[in-house]
Amino acid sequence: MTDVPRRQPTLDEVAERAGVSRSAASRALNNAPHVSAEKRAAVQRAIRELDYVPNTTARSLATRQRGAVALVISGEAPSIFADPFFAKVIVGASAALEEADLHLMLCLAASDRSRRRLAELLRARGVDGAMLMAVRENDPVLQIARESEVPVVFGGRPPGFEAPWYVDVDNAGGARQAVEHLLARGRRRVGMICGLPDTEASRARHRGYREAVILAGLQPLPPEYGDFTEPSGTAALAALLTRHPDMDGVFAANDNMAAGALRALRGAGRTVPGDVAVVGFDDLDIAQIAEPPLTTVHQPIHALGNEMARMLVGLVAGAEPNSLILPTHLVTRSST
Amino acid sequence: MTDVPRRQPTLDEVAERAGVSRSAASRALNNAPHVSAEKRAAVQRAIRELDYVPNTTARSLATRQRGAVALVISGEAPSIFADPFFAKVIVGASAALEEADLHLMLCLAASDRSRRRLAELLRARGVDGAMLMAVRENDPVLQIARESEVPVVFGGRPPGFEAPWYVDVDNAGGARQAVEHLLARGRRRVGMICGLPDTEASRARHRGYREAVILAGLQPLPPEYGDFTEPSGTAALAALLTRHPDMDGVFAANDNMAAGALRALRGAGRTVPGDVAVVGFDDLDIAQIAEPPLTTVHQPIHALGNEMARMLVGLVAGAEPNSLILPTHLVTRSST
DNA sequence: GTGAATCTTGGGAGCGCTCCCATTTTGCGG
DNA sequence: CCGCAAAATGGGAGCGCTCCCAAGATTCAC
Repeated sequence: MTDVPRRQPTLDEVAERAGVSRSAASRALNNAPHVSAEKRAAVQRAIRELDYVPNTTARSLATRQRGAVALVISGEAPSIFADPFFAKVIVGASAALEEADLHLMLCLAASDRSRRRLAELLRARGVDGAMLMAVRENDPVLQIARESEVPVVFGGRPPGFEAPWYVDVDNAGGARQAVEHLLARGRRRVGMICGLPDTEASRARHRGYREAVILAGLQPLPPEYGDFTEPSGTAALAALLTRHPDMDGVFAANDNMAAGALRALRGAGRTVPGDVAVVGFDDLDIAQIAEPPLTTVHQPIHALGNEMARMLVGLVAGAEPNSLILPTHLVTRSST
Repeated sequence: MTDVPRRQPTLDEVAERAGVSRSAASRALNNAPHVSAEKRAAVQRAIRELDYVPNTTARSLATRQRGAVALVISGEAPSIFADPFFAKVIVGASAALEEADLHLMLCLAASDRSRRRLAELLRARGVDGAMLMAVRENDPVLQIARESEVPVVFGGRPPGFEAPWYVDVDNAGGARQAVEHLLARGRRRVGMICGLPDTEASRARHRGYREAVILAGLQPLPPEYGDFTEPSGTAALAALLTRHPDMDGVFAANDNMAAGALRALRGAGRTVPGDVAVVGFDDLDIAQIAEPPLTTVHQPIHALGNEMARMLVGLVAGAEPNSLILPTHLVTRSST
């Protein structure tokens, strides 16, 4: 490994061995037209014999295409990225990129330095396009996206910015379903645990909650805020319970916090779903593992990543795709 | 975005505007010696005025350096990659790469097709080096690693292959500590739940278990095997308990399975740690969230990623680093 | 058999940058 | 004021590929 720097064969060498011109070899390589069957075969044999692999860098320089796109995750990576959410997005995106023969550059844009590198990556055409995830209000990466000459697809709409292309999940609709389900189960005092308020997902879920409650002719309770972690859910539920001791239902903006809420309810001696019914959001593993297993809003995370990548692939190829909002649906388990 | 394809300025244009030769401009750009202070300043001004960003592809072609490395995750991505483990490795690696100004290419090598693409990426020098994670015995990516002319660092030693450079975690030592801890707590019939047997981590943890038990003059119990998931831990513990109803301690090869074991014990009416003490491995979030919180072996995952990346950066720069085994340590919580 | 239309073919000019090298300029001790 | 070493300078040859284009080879209808 790494020793013998015996140069890789070049296309000229392939051409020479096959007894054709470099142009013909290139055409055969990319199986373009205007090459006779014999020459094509000769080139293919030479390629095999020399174990030739085209140099992508040279190709990129000539074609002005990089063969790679970036997946950018904004915000404090250590905390945010630990969420299995992103792993699933990546898997979904990878699948679509693989089909288009594009590589995936992963960029964690948390520090100023990493953001500067990202900006250069885009400006220097180090990638053919980018997918942006977890962009928050007034996020500095928005500026980079705005100035990008390379197409950019957003995963989730960033608050306060009209993204030209995005794939989102029906957060409001899912939240509304969740709360309607709670109400249908006869709950009348339903509280909410929100996530970080500078994300659109968080806001949309709160909006869905309010709509459902108001449509039922009830009064929304002021929400408690967490940071999407389990302990913050525990704390939020405790606060909620202090304010509204008669609360009989809770909708949490994600499963982690819902699990935290479950813990707090157990600590407070309330039964679930007997005294208080709980619904989460995400449908991650933790929802099934929790005690009791959580009713939650399933969101198609894999599809989110997949569709973002497809959209970007289309954009790179010059298409004009439409933004997408993917449906969510409720998964009923024993917490309600 | 993507419209106005107004070409980025080139170095020639910068040179012309600054009234110097392209060579001088290049030297100034890379602040190399042999440029007078005035010309250097003139070039810098021209760069600023034209908003010039060097084309990395052209630079790569000339220097034969890509400015990027690959992080390869072998195996069935959907299942494996969902583990927050990899997210932490990535964060750790990213930090080190950012310092070295290298980009991260993420490759999920699950399918034949993705493996072929990976092989080409390395052969075509699409990256300057690679980090390989989750390589199993007889894993097809091993072949790719062997043939790579670009340096490769392994994360964890692949079984049955003498990796020239790797960063690993002291799996055997950690397991041994875990079991010694159980024995020190007075447990005498300690069982083990192993992970997938074709990973070295899994084997090493089992080895550590056996050593500790034998050193204490006791008899190791035949292990049960899971697949690192929570449900498989539940099943494994049930099987273990059937075979050894008097079992008073369990060591699970990871936290997920330990959490599953906890569930099974609860179902069987055994108290933890009263009747059976449980130790996990990983120290992921789930260890703290579990009921009761799990005693577990902490492994420095962030450091693992970080050290892999540092090692690769060194290798790319021509250094001859030494492989590394990072220490693990026991974190005691209420499950023991 | 002939001219037009269509294919093939290879030469050559890039893509934008780095770096070697021959040439010119500068600095400085004697 | 001269000679020589050291620094500065710009020309030019790549890096390995794509693609335009002019020239030559084929085909085919009439």
